[in-house]
Amino acid sequence: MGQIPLPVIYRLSYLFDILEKMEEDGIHNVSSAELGEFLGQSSHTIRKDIHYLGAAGTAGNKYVIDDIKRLISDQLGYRTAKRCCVVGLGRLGSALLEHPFGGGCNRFRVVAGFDTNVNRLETIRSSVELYPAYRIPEIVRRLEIDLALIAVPHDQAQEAADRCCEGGVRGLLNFTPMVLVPKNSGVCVRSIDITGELRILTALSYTRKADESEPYTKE
Amino acid sequence: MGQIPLPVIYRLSYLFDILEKMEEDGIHNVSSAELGEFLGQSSHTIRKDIHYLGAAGTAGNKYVIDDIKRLISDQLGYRTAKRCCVVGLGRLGSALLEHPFGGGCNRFRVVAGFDTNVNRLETIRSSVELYPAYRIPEIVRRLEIDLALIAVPHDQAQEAADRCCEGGVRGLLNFTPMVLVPKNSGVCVRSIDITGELRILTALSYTRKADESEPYTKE
DNA sequence: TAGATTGTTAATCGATTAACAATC
DNA sequence: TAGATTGTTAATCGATTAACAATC
Repeated sequence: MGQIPLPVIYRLSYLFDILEKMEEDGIHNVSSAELGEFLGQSSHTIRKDIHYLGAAGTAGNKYVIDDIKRLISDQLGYRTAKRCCVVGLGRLGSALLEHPFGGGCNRFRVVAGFDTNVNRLETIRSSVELYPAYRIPEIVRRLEIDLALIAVPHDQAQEAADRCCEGGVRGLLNFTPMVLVPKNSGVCVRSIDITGELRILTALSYTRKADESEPYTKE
Repeated sequence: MGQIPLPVIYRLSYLFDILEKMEEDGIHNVSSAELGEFLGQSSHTIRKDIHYLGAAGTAGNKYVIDDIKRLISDQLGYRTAKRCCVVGLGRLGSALLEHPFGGGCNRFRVVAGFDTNVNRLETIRSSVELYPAYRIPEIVRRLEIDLALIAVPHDQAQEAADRCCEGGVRGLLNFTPMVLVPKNSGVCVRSIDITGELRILTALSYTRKADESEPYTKE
């Protein structure tokens, strides 16, 4: 089959979310045309995307939601819940600590928070266990943490990332405007650059008509 | 010249950030090759991107940073500082209220915060002026707010967006997992879906080698 | 069977990369 | 002048869209 292209990965991961919501609403079957509407994509694209997962539907019949969900979770690694930590507990970090990732499904659980400032650790009220930053490698390893959310001041971002890599995380979600370079290869990085988004938004509203503003790829 | 393609807009808006930092460091000239390194892009791409702005450099000489910056700010709308508001003052919203957008440059200023819960407005300590949500259209219009950051619970997201549109914002930065449809056309939307990013990160670390994890488009 | 809808190949489109001429 | 580097056209690559055969 070969490797799944990046834009397809993006759409499939979003599709998974949509299918999950549909199943909660008691819907069991869905056509490529219907899914296309949700993603703002043509039915062709949806069929092709799903086709990358291997034959998933039967001609003439709508897709069985449960089948597609299983295929996606098998191939994109969504079978098991992922364990996360938040590094840097300023305003943004503390907010992330309690953030309801993915609603009730609990697919992403925050199991630890880290900060260099020990006073801060004592001040914050949270159900999540908190630790001083120097213990990152040890705790990440012990708790088998998969993903780290980096919310430290930007000049500490790379170091925080390095510590997480030492502990063996699989991915970094970077909230600073820095470009993070993973210490050991095999670690993926995604960045959420809020100021960058404001910049893009400004440029779009300045150069574009509204309906083109958010093509599905994000980023 | 025609319209600037979306991927080019993304890169140019990021380039602007890089150029700004370089100028702060006292650098005045830079080559397409050097810029390419920063963006993880080839020098060809950079030259082509800059070329969309109209002739900007002179053959044989490196680009003059100040010239490129001016061209970008003129054509992407970065000349004037943008006024922002935060709608929804839960943990994430309160954090955004004080967020240092773009460091010292002050290109994005948060000038108002809104929440439906009046008790909450009284509890939050902030230098930003806070208002009850029903006043959104009035205040947005009065303070000439350009951009709104939507950080309300997801079932209130569309309504919050509608109120902001009524007031005349030009863009919405959506922090909820909902797809927001702008009430009046001409309003652009960008979404930051944190759970979605965790999902993508999981998929990438499951299917990809590290260095492919973050192509520049974000998207 | 007829209608609906997927699977899958082919055509189109657009962006990236390469190449090199222009010129400071 | 020679070296460096941009401007700009051409070639490549990949993703999206279209089309339709397959089949339930």
